[in-house]
Formats: sequence, structure tokens, C-alpha cells
Amino acid sequence: METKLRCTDLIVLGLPWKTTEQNLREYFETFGEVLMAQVKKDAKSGQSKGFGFIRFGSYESQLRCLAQRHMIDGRWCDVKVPNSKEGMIQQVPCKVFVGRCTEDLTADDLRDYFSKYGEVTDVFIPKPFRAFSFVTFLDPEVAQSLCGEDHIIKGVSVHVSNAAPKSEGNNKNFNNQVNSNMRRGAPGPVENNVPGNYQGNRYMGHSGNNMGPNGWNNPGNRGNLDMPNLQALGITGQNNGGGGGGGMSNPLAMGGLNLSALPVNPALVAAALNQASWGLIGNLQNQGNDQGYSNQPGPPGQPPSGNNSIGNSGNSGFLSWMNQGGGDGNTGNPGTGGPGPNNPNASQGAWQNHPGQRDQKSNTFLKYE
DNA sequence: GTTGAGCGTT
Repeated sequence: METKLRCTDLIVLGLPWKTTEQNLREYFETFGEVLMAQVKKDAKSGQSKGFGFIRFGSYESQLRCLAQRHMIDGRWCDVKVPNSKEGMIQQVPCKVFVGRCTEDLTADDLRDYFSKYGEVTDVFIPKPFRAFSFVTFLDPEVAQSLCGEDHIIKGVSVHVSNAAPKSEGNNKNFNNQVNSNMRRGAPGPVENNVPGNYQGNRYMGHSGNNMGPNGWNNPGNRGNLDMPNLQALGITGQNNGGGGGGGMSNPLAMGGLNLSALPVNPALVAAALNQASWGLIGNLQNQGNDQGYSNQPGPPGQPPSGNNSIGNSGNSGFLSWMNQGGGDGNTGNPGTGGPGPNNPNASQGAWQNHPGQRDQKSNTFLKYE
């Protein structure tokens, strides 16, 4: 489970009855290599059921494909990540933490350097100087591959690690609000954090937003991400309705999850979480904590400034390049060029200092405004 | 032989 993680079968809904697997394959090959294409048919009659599945060889193909509607044999078809368990995809952060930065390392320096590993979509250097920065890649795998490494940039040995705290738990993502909130939960360095998946629970959304009436994912994706886009990118989440009374093996992580996801103050979160994370609440209220958990709720009573809208907030950023086949998805002719400039808003979410910060190892408090 | 929201006989 590594490289293939984010390529998943995609369901194609709305196929004309006449469309064959060959047609299907041919159509989607305009997006990239197609590993599999099938049309579901009635066993007896052989008649198409009007939907099918495809699998791409590359994640980018999948992304582009998911980003638009498709005119196949005269009908508009939708491509989605299916509900089946196979759709359970690990999600990988696109953003890495770069520690041991010196003050003379500019964003351009970082961008130039890291670009040799893959397209860099954002570089953020906290101001005032804090000896670390964040580099965001288009490809989460690139980001992931660099984690744990030391790199020499302009003679400076920097250390790359995951921008998100490790924690265990499932990986589910939903909407842009989560992303917006993610920014509030400070992605401190992770070196001495809870072992487990690099994937933080912070990326989980609370259930409710963006979910269709039947619990299916509603699309609604926007740019400015530290992560590749959610369900549109093949990161589907089975909404489990949250919480679960079962074994919380890591209540702290859970607390982090909710605290970063919910736009409420700690007290409310505490109420919501019940007794599970009182300890964490305590820590949060004590901003000078030593826990190494950097989730930081917004100022009490002050909602996150990120937009809370559920729908499209414009197709800026990450998705824009995927929509080059036509913003209305009408061309049926996806662009074949590489990703264009992306994420114009990548730097708009400014991380700011938090008075409680101590060093880059354990107490990196950041706040999103 | 029809149909048009959905979720994959192998």
C-alpha cells in the first residue's frame, strides 16, 4: 500500500445503454492510461445497466477525470469514487514541515530547491523568523517521500518532516471547511509525536457538512489545500456519523481532530467530546503546554475566518488546473497539458505566531486567521 | 423491445 493508494476504481454513472467497455476505455484514455474499464451489464440480457467502472494508471488522470463531467456517447456521465470499501484511500498530506531553516533561506530558495522533486504549490515561511517553513507540493507522494530527510539548501541543513501530527485513526476527509479549519490546527513538526500514520486526524471533517441526504458525498471542492482534494481526488470518506463509543485508542488524537475541525471554543468542544478529552482541553487552555500537540482552537468566541460555505467558493486553486478541459466540463476533451499554475491563494492563509511557542520540536503553536 | 437513480454476480 503505497503508490497505488490513491488510485482507485471510479464509478461512471449515467452511461448510455449502448456504451460498451471499449467505448468507455477509449473515452477515458484521453485522460491517461486506463487500467480497467467495465460496463455493468445484466447477466442474462447482457444489457448495460448504465454504469461502469474505470481505473486509471496515474493519480493525475484520476484527478482530472473526477474534476469534470463527461459526455460519453451522447450523455452526460458522472465519475465518482464509489462507496465501496475499496474507495477507502489513504490520504497523504501535500505539505511538509521544513525545520532548521535559517533566516536567509527565502521562499524562493525553498521553492527552487524542492521543485526538483515535484511541483511546489506553496511555500510558507512564518514571519517573524521561526526557523521553519512549510513547503506544499502538488503531489502528496512527493511530499511524503521527502519526509524524514535532511536536505542541504544554500549550505543549510534543513530537515523535512510531516507537517501534520501523526496519529492513528482513519483517514476521512470531506469539505473545504475542513481544509480551512485545518489551517487553524497548527501543523507543528511531528518528530516526537504520536507514532502512527503520518496522516493526522485533523484532516477529518465532522460529519454533516457536504454529505448528501443519503450519506453520500456531495462534491464541493475548492482550492487552497494542503492536501489534495478530498473526495474529488479519490479520497472518499465513509461517514461513520462520528464519535463512536468504542475504543478510543487515542483520545488525544481524537481531541485534536475535533478541535481542529470544529469552529467552536474548547468548552463547546469539550461538551461535544464528552469526557474523552478533558485532559486535552486542559492542555489547550493552557497554551504553554508541553504536550507537543499543536492543535489550537481559535480564540474563544471567535469563529474561524475561513468561509463556512459548503458549496463552491469558486474554483480557484488546486482544482483549476484539473478543469482545464472546460470549466463547465463540456468539452469532453480534457486538456493534456500539465498542471498549470495553481493555487493562487496558497499563501493567503497566514500562519501566525503563537505566544506559547517554544521551539520547533514540540510547541509550535500556530493560528490561522 | 421499455428505463436514468444508483454503487461493482465473476
